[in-house]
Amino acid sequence: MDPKKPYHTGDLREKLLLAGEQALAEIPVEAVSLREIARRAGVSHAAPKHHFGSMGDLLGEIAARGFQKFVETLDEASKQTAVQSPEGRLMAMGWAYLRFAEANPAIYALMFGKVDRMAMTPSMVRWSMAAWAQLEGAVLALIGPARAGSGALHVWSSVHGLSMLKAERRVPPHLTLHAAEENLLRMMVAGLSEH
Amino acid sequence: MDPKKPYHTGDLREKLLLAGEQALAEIPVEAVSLREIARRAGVSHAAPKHHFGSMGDLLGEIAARGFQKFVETLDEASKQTAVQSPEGRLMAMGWAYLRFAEANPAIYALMFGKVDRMAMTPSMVRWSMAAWAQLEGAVLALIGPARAGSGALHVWSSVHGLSMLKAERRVPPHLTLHAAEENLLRMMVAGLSEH
DNA sequence: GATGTATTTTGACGTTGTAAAGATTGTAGG
DNA sequence: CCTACAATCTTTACAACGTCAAAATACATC
Repeated sequence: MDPKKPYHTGDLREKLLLAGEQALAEIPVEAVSLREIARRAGVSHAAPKHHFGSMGDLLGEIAARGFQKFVETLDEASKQTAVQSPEGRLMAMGWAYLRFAEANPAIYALMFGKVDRMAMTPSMVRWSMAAWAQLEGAVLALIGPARAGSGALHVWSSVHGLSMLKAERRVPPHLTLHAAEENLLRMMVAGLSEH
Repeated sequence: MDPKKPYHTGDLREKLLLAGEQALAEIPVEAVSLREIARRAGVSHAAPKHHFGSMGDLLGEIAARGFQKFVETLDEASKQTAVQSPEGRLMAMGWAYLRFAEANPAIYALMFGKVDRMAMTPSMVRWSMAAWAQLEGAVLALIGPARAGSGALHVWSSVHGLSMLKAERRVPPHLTLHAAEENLLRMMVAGLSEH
């Protein structure tokens, strides 16, 4: 009955998404092609067409799943930290953010549009908005609703900017990264609390 | 005598760089190809090979020129502002940074590696280091040499992150951007001054 | 079991970046 | 002057890409 039941290979759609994620984790982004993903899934190069209208849609869906995992990760981080002050939660989330971007560089790049072949899938938009709401909530708990918007933008810009600079190897090598990251998160929260 | 004198078309190297910059300004980044640039320069698609080993080198050189202009722009901004306090200079530079990224989205994307076809040309590395030194100097004037490194990283992460979020249309539409940008720069400087 | 629909393959098209070989143009030496 | 020579550009070719259309295959339902 379920229209998504396996016909030939058994849920090729899911298999393609997994193959894509695997490819993004294993080979350089510019080498990830539609045909390469199809190859890894063991199907012909045109098979994805029926499940994803274009390559952009496939990558968009992978980005959506990335955002989903991203939201879960930050949620856990904000809960399991020992310090439960708004500042502590924000620091923990910022730290988790940096670790996520570091651990999943290709998918992170996809999520934030570094790879221009990605399309803004509906679920991609939905999950990215969920991520924003999550962050804005944490900021709101610290500085109240009036400035929550620009405060969240400030936080996001900082951690996103640092993640990109790191991924692109633009951080000067004379900096000890671990310490600089801690300092950065501290300055970020300090700037938030100012008024 | 000069080995760079025009042979056929008259300094094709420069013409290709200009055609590339023009293309980046006029058409979407993913549509900018080596062949398109050659087309605009009025030469065959293989002509660039003699002046640039690969497409990455061409784009890298364009990025280098972008950094050069970028450094000049920020230098002017830091000088001509009425307020000459370290805070004022930093705010002015931050504002100029955001305006530059906004006015030259494609070249800015190239400069910071969003376009993965770009190569780290020697002059590209040189000029990007000049930009970093410029920023670190401005931060040092405010908080001293001990924390200048991580302070500069904080500043750069903020403005770069915001520029990327804006370029990728990831800033929630309910925010009034102009005000949010001013707030962000203020929080950024405030966070810097904290200790 | 036949029919129809969903899925996948095959083949083709126009595009890309790069490499090699040929043609063209300017420079220098006799 | 004009003959080599080297630098520059064009032509041609190749493998790979994303997408499309038509053919082939496998499943579900009647």
